[in-house]
Amino acid sequence: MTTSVEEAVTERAEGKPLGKRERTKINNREAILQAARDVFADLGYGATTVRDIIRRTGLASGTFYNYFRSKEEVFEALMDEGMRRIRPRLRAERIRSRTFEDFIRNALHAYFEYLASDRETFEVMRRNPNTVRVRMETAEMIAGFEEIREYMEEDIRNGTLPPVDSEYLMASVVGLAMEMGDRMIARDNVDPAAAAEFATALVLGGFHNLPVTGKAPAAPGGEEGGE
Amino acid sequence: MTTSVEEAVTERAEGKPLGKRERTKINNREAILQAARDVFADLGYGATTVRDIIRRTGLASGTFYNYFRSKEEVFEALMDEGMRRIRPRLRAERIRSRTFEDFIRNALHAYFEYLASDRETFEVMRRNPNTVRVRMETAEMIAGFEEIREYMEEDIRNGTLPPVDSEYLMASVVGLAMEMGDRMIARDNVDPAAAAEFATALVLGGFHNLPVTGKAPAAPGGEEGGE
DNA sequence: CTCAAAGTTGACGTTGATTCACTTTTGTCT
DNA sequence: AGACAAAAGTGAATCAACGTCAACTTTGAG
Repeated sequence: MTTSVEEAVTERAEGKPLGKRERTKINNREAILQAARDVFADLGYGATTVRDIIRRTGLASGTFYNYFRSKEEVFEALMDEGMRRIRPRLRAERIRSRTFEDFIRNALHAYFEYLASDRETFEVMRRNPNTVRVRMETAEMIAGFEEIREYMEEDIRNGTLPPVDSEYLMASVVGLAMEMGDRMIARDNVDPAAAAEFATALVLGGFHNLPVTGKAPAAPGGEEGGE
Repeated sequence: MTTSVEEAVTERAEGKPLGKRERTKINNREAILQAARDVFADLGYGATTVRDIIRRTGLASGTFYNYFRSKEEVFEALMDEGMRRIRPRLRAERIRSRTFEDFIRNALHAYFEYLASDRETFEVMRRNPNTVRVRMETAEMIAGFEEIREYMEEDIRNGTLPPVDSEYLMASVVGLAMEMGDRMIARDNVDPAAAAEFATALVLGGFHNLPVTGKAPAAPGGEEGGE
């Protein structure tokens, strides 16, 4: 028994029995990615070494390099994977949305739902003070953002959206969603629906339409009753 | 002549002549920070080594460690410096702003102006594909964000702002501003006023009030006049 | 059962991080 | 000015992690 981190994947795609060699390859790759998720979350991206990752898999150090060229490439793979999962959802929302408003609402819902479901991956960007938060502009990421922007341009062309600066609009929505997403997953009660509501209201209607929290914060001194 | 990277700073604070020792210390520290800015921008944060940084200063490798414990700490210092420059401006805007709307508008202006003026520091987060973008949650950063949030809470208490989720609101504005800021400094013509307008309109009024770009993108087929 | 190809392994040469004994510079006190 | 102690700088030496590669094991095909 050399190694391999046997686990699931006895599967077969379209009837192909899928030989042991290929199974192992898939499993090893997945094991490395999973280990990387764990270690990144534990130590932070900057502090983790390739060997920290590979150690958790039981594989030999050299094997790592059969799968990835570096720690960065693993990270890239993780980001890409995330993006590849979310893009179809956004595309689906795009299709079933009739208006720009609809699309924004649905897309934000999809995004926050996804984030909540795959929380683990995104804990890479920890909240620990003095930890570097990383983000990688992978090809898949850029394409994903551009796709969103493209939708906006379309809406501008068909008149659903006034001719605004689509790059800024895309960046705004993306930045807002990502930063809110970070906060969301840091909370004890992750509530993607609430986050999506909030973001949607802000983007679509300005802060006047934001959902109001239950408790108005305790009035400091003893002011007028107000409202 | 051992070293020192003599440059400016012959200054004196409040009459104190400021001995050579202290001057050198300040200059060396500044030289390291400046070198770091350069190297980070050139190679990207991940790829730069402590030696790349120190090499550009002419100082000995050991000297680096008299000033910083690691590359991360240098980065932290850069981020902190940026935050320490921007915070007083935000505070000033806060004071002269009468309403929440005013504050948002003024604060966003201040932020984008600052970013444009200190472009160099923020090029750390390059746009090169497959480069890791970094951001650090330093104490100063967190405090800065919390301060903004605190302002929002105040406005909620005094009724200028409805009782919304202040963490999310702060995160939204911060995320939106940072992401837009990245795009802004990547453009050929950096126009902080325009960026601030855009962001302000989005935050305060929803997308309906966004400034409209000059050219409406070419109508695809040959639609009706619309509007 | 046999063999070649694919894949794994871990020891090894490199590179960069970090330490530290030693040197130089600076400020202070006669 | 001269002497001395503290502060800061220096770079060789040590150490950790990287990435490679020759040798070894497993797999799949005949």
